Amino acid sequence: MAPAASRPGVLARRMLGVPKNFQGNAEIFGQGEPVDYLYEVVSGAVRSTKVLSDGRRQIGGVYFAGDIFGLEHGNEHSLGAEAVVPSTIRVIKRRTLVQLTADDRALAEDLLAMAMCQVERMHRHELMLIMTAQERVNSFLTEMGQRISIGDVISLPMSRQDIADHVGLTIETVSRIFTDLAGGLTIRLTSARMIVLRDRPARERGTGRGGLLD
Amino acid sequence: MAPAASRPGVLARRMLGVPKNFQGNAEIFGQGEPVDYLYEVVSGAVRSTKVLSDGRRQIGGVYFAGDIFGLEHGNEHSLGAEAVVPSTIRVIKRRTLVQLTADDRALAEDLLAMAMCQVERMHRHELMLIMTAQERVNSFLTEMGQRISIGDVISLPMSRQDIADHVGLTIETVSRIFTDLAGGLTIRLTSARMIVLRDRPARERGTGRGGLLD
DNA sequence: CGACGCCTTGATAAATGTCAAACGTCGTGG
DNA sequence: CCACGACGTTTGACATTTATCAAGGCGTCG
Repeated sequence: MAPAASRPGVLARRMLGVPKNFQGNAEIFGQGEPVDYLYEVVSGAVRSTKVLSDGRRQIGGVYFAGDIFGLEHGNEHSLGAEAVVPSTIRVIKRRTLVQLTADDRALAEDLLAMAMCQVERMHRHELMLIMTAQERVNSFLTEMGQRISIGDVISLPMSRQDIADHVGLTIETVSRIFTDLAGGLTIRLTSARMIVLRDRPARERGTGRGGLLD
Repeated sequence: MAPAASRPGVLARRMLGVPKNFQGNAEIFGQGEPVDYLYEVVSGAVRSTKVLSDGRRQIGGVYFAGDIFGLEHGNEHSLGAEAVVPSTIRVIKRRTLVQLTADDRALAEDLLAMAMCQVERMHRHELMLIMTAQERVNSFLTEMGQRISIGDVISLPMSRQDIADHVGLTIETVSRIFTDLAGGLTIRLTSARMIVLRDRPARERGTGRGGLLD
């Protein structure tokens, strides 16, 4: 339902920051780098990643048009960020933005709201991570359905590996659950990255967030 | 190393909010209730919980003296909060606090910093949730070691069930890992809730966050 | 002393990860 | 236009981890 393209964010609406282009898989900032800028997706898709010394990778979040990322407390990024596909990103100096909030109270409130939005998204992510494999994949699909579907069709920008690292499973488990869901008529797989959502009620039942207590 | 008691937080330092007492296991606010107040632990311990309709429970975070909780974006609490042990909590109206930020720029910045602190804590929690059972329990102990140990001794306020729900495991698995760690000389269990940290290097190796890429 | 709550331990089942191979698709070059 | 190769995805057999079910121990408080 949500429009996939051109959803201006807090920065774009105010014409803040400068748009920059990145190729697919290009690094936007690396983990451990100083936190000097704030970023907003104009078009494309971005993943935030953390790589452990043994090679395990976590994808903390995926960001689409209008989403803010790079907001952190410390002086160093604990997660890096990479473009998933060719993307345009608005970049603004953190200090500049903070200075602007002195005059612009609405901007200050938007900033706090964004931080809390981030907290909320992370709550959902955390919740997903304690659920079963089926529920995790279902949650992922439901979230993508809300964020980037056109009608009932989701065009996934990311690989199975990206999904696996986001939901905390292996690529094989994710793949198996996709085929299970397709067999059960919950989704239809036009191709590996083209997904048609079919039975929304069934899928939402499968997210483990039943009724009242969601 | 960290002092367990009397670590005044943002509200206490400014004498904001009114202190209120809660018994152990008393509800401070329920999930689904409107977000009208902000809370700060003066003494004791608080857990934020989410209960799913099928009875599964997640403990999103545990809060000790000086910690803020109850900060959310939406109008309803997506997680509830309960005192773990008898606790004193400062309570302040959210609106009041927001109004105060108009005059007090430092307060506004503290508020944003707290939100980002929360984001950081959640990042660590998320990361923990994709690791193995051993690593999760090790991470938990290391975090408690940093936050509430006196010397090398941790006095846990919460039950095994609370720990299990926080790290996304069953109570049995948590218990087994505790005894394994005690057998391996990483910790010593004076009693079920009295833990002496022994081999810090070994434990930190066991958190899965090796070297550079932490 | 007894009962209750919490914690531990054991046996077994279920879920997920690992390793290996086959399959498809897409772009390149013959 | 077709063949080939690279890469991502799917599938299968098997190993490992963790959950489940059940029982027993331990400490505390009446």
